[in-house]
Amino acid sequence: MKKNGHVTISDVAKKAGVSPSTVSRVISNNSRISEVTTKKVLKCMEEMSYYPNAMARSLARKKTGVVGVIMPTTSEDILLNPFFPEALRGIVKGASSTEYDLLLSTNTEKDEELKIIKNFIRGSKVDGVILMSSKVKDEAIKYLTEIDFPFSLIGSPEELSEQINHVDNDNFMAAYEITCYMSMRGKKRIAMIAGEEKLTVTRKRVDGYKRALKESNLQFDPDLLFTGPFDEKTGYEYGSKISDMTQMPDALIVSDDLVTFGAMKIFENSGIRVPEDIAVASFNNTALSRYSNIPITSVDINALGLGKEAMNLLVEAMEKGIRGKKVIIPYAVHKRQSTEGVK
Amino acid sequence: MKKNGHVTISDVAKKAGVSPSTVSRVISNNSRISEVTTKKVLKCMEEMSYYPNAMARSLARKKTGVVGVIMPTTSEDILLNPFFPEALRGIVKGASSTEYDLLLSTNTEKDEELKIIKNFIRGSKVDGVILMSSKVKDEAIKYLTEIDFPFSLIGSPEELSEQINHVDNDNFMAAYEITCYMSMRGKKRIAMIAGEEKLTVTRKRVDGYKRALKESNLQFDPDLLFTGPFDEKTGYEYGSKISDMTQMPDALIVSDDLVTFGAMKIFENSGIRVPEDIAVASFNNTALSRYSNIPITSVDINALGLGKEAMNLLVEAMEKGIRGKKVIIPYAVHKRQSTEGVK
DNA sequence: CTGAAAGCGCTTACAG
DNA sequence: CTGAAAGCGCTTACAG
Repeated sequence: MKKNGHVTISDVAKKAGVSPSTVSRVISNNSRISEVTTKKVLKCMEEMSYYPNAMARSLARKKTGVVGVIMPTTSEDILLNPFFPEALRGIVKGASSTEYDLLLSTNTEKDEELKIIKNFIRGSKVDGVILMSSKVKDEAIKYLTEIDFPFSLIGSPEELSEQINHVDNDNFMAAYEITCYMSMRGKKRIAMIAGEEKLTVTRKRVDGYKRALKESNLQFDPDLLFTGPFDEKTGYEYGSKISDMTQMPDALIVSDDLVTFGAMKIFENSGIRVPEDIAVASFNNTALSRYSNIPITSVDINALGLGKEAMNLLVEAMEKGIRGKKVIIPYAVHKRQSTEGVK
Repeated sequence: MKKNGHVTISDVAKKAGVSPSTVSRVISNNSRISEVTTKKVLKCMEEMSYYPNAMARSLARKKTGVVGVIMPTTSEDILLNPFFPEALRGIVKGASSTEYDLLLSTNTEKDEELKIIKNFIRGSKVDGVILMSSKVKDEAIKYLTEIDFPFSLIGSPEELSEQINHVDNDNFMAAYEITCYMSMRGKKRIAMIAGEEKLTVTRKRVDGYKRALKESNLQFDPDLLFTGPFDEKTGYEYGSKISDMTQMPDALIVSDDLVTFGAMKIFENSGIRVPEDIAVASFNNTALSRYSNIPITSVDINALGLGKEAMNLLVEAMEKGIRGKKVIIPYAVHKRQSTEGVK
């Protein structure tokens, strides 16, 4: 035990009367050490309450045992959306059954995601990375793929998907299904407020929506498609726009509960009835959708499952070199009052 | 550039025609290195796109540059409560203006918090720790205080508070204020659903509640005080209990919005009107409280501010050795329909 | 202002 | 089955 408090491997070795190499081998029990020696060393470790130094081990092994979790660029603010905490919860859950620790990205708005990722990787801070969202033309995805660094993605990559471990819902089908549902209930002018255009999930849902319209023999009307960030303001803005239309849509599909709320508040204030005047369906199935004044039909995307699987996929990437594996997490439509209106 | 990809400090040194020591000094620019040498080295680093290895640096410096964030024991599940994501967001925000990275605890239910903390500390993985909640008889707090390891706490410690950096709301006053408000509106039988008994925040709020009752000349009735975890079920359970009382309370103060919702749902089903039959006030001011069928009076505790300040306090603990500093984050009462009933 | 050397606490071929 | 030695990539007294 040197002057500083920490017990080191050679302190243990000395006490046990063996070499540090032997102690090291006992710790990682990956080599043929005699049982008697093992016991002796273990006993000494116990007695001296020895604990291996993670930094030293990382340095020697060239493995950190740490996974970097990259939250979206607007990082902190995005935690407002319940999707991210829930997905993070899934990642934590996934990680808890492994030996990996989780290093969180702390990017402010100014810093780009990519800078953080490079810092994590080039500073040898992590063995792998989880990207919690995928953008169109995603620089981070491109970089990680190029240097072939182990990572996994929540969402679907726009390209190179055969090289990228990713987990996603079938967002095309979800939007398709919900649009068909509206159409089957006799809706003729079905509007959509999708997410930000730069997110791949937005693309998929818009595609599913369009396909369903087509198959329902409904004309796609660009004036009925809106895009914007997942916050209340988006809902207010487009809610107002919709309220003011001379010929209002009779159905609305919204990509997020919070946005939906914003829109429905506007409707309420304008005397527009849900679902009678306009049927509304949403995504994410948060507490908000259940507890709303008028409970909202919402698609549960199982963010927890997405996060958990993202961690699994990353482990497979790091430890088995697996690339390009795709996992689909089932969604579930929860039908509620907001779509139970006139046929 | 050795066989493996990484450029090291001696690669740079060689190229620049100086010693590794010099390069090291340039990196941490804390020593008197001539300007010309500095420039030369910097140029080489740039050209070789050198990046210092965090593990090696940590090992040599005996500082990791990492902060451990300890989420409550039931870790993942607790993320359901919007308080934790919001506080985490604050921590992230606080950390983003520092050089520190954030290591997340990944304790499953079986592992105890303390085990994780010991792992972080004894494995030399972190320089400091943030505890996101404080329990009565908190083992983690005791341990950290005993070994005098830098940490900060969200909430208030039960004891030793003069040695512990912590940030909290004035929960006594918040509960006191809201109880007085009920009393001033003529309520005579004011009930409370507090959090889990083991949380210090529960104690404080109960104390404030009792004090307000006393000052209002209202008798404290143990049958009107309930405790339990912050989830819907708690709300259902006690909501039912309250509904079934022969002499129902005319006011209810609940420690969390989600719990409040549960209770109000029961009231609705039982034909009990809020606020006419029972006035309801809550804590946390989440989207739920604003969007509720009957908008709910709720105390905003500024979880973001709590998290941010916790990070600041930790930095002061780590870098300046400050202990026992306490910061109070103001709360704000948002009055809404759920308390605007009969006088 | 700069370098040689020792050290941070592990791991891992290599040799026996 | 076990040890001596070199090495992981930095930092930092010490000496000049």
